[in-house]
Amino acid sequence: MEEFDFFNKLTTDEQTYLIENSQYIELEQDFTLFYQGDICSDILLLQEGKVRLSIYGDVDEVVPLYEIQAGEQCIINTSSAISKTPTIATAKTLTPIKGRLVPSKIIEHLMLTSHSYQQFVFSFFALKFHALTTIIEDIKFKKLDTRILEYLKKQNTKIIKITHIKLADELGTSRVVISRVLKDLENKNFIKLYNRQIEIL
Amino acid sequence: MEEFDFFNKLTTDEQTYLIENSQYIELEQDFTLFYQGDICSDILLLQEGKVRLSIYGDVDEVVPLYEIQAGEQCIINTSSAISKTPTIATAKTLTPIKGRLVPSKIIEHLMLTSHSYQQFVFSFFALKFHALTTIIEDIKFKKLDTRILEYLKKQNTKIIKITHIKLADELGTSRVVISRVLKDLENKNFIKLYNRQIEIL
DNA sequence: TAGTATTTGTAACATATGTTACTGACAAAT
DNA sequence: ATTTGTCAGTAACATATGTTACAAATACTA
Repeated sequence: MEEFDFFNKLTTDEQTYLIENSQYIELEQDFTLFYQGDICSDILLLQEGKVRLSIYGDVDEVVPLYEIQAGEQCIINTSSAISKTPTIATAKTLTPIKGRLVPSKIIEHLMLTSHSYQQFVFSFFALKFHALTTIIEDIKFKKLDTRILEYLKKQNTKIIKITHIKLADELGTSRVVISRVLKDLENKNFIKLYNRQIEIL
Repeated sequence: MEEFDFFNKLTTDEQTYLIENSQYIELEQDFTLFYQGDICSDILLLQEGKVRLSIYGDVDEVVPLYEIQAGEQCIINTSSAISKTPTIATAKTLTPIKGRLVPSKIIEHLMLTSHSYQQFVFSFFALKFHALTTIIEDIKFKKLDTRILEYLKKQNTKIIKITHIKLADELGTSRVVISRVLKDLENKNFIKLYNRQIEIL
């Protein structure tokens, strides 16, 4: 549990309390931790792997919200578990994961006793809150081309290895649309397309 | 300050600490408390009136995020002030308001010492977090007609007194579009339109 | 190497939303 | 009652995104 900043700041008593009252789990890729609408009884402290939170629409429309990494805790999960309200998104493992499942009661207790833990949770709330408003801005104001370019530039390599389908997945749209916009960007000399690869110019 | 749940739960010392280290203010309608991008140094505890948070795009596009009422504290404001990051939205008074401006240092101190205050802030985070994801769902999945109907039904009267311009404002779109969709809804017998009034059937 | 699966390109079309421009209806004020 | 300003209706058009369907190119595998 050393991947969690707050954990190292807990007293030894609190540490053992947390460990003894939680359960170690490993899950395969593409496992759904909870569906939107569920009321979570446990909170996952992620020790290894990645989990993605997404909102699903009626059909097969998806809005990817954000991902959580090792050393993080999902606040949608937390907020649902603590306030006993339905989750607003679905959590799915992007990779195999390892972590600890902590019952909400234990978390609540920790929130009341540990300042470092409070800080930890609070900082995540602020962070993900920011992520959400960014998504709103993206969806409402930005067009797909700039969103694609931004996504590509965020990868910090000139050549990004990704298929159009995956890109569509990441940005919550369809493959055909991505292909079209990518072709457009290539014609405008922003990028160059290869099979399974995109080069930024 | 009795409109704030947490305030009543503070010790007398904490109460006077908060009062003495904050400043009472009154502001007129349509006053901008902060623009997106600002880093807030103070946090507003709203005692009277309404404030709306919105994201502004390049031109004059707007996404209204949510409103805060008396007895509430804006968490975009809070999160910016505490983590020294730029705000992601603009706050504007919808009505004349009264409240207290608290320097972020005082708030930070309060967060560390008062459980009730922590609870208060957390609950708002969870609440507004939910509001944001609802907005994402709305924008991405729902069409204007259902969004309009939902807005109207939320008013809890059969006859809603509102102009098309105001409705457009509330939903972050343009008047012409609203008029068109409203007419559509009227033809489908969901509503009946009058001048400055809409009746739900 | 041949065959299969995956990936990409593209055309044709549907649709929701947004813009501009104009007209007529209504309300408020003088 | 006339004027003035606000509000609502509507047409014509632009545009971004999404869908279906199919063909071509590339990668993988037996």
